[in-house]
Amino acid sequence: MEQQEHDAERAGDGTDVAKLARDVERLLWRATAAERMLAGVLRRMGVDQRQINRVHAAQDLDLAHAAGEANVVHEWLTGESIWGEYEEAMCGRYAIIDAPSDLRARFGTSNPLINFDPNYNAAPTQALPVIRLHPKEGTRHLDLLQWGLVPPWADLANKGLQPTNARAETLLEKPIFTQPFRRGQRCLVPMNLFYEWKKLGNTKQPYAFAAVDRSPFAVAGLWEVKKVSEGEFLRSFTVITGKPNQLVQEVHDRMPIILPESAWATWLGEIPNAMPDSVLKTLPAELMQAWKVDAAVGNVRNNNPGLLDPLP
DNA sequence: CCAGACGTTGTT
DNA sequence: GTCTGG
DNA sequence: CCAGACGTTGTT
DNA sequence: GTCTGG
Repeated sequence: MEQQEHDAERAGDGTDVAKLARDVERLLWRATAAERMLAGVLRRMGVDQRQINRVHAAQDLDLAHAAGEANVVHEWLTGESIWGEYEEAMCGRYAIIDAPSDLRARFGTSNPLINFDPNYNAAPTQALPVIRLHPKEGTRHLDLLQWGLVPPWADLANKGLQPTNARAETLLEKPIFTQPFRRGQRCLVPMNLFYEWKKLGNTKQPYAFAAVDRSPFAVAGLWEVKKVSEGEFLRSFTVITGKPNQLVQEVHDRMPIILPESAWATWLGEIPNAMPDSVLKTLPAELMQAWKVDAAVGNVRNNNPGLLDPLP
């Protein structure tokens, strides 16, 4: 939308433009809240999400669309979008190909080795290796956890929130993250590289981002455990994202928070009185390399070393 | 106080 | 569990 | 993150 | 467009 001047407080017919803009904004949020409320009620009644969408359509309750129209009006009146500026992309796919014994050596874990295959296309919902501090033994453990944070109070039947990412900037403000953060349920997520997709008109071009020496990154994460039944627990994790460095910025507006080795102990909680959130900083671009990869990585069923081959 | 939500990204 | 909105 | 699916009745 | 599954 073109930038416009909005110096005039009143239109020619005496309309209070600022008041009109406030009214539009208030109505927009009420409409959005009403839609969410209705959807929430139906969901709790056990109605399938697709049916909920059909109810919205059948009852002309396409309030999201109405909100979009309202925002157009709001932008015209004030020159600003109610939703503000949006940012692009996150961290939703990576590769972890080091053998379990290599990860144990690199991160100094001491629990019995588990077995897992090299994963060239790690995606949300998969069981993936993370490093945690065992609270009683005080030692580091390497375990497989499910990607997508499932808090203990989650309603599994309703498939609630399972965020794959947490924004570093707002980590301590979000109820779903404050609990694991404060309880020291912080972890390192090893990645040999992560993928980001660059939008090019109608197409997308995936890129790989790795350390200069291709050794695994330690990405900051949080983990949770939920009791599913007697003796059965669901352990899960989420990846923390932050601002991109100059290298990643060419492709996307977010990147995972990669911790230098000097920050591992602080993040894991091995150092008393250290401030874990103080280590959540963007890794400098000089420590990373990037290259184009084949679009085949988009399909999670593709999982082979060829996905890492550089494209010209 | 209770009820209800709790996240990310990407789009209008 | 814990925070926000009413 | 992307790929792939996306119904059927009866209806204010 | 929007949701689910991987």
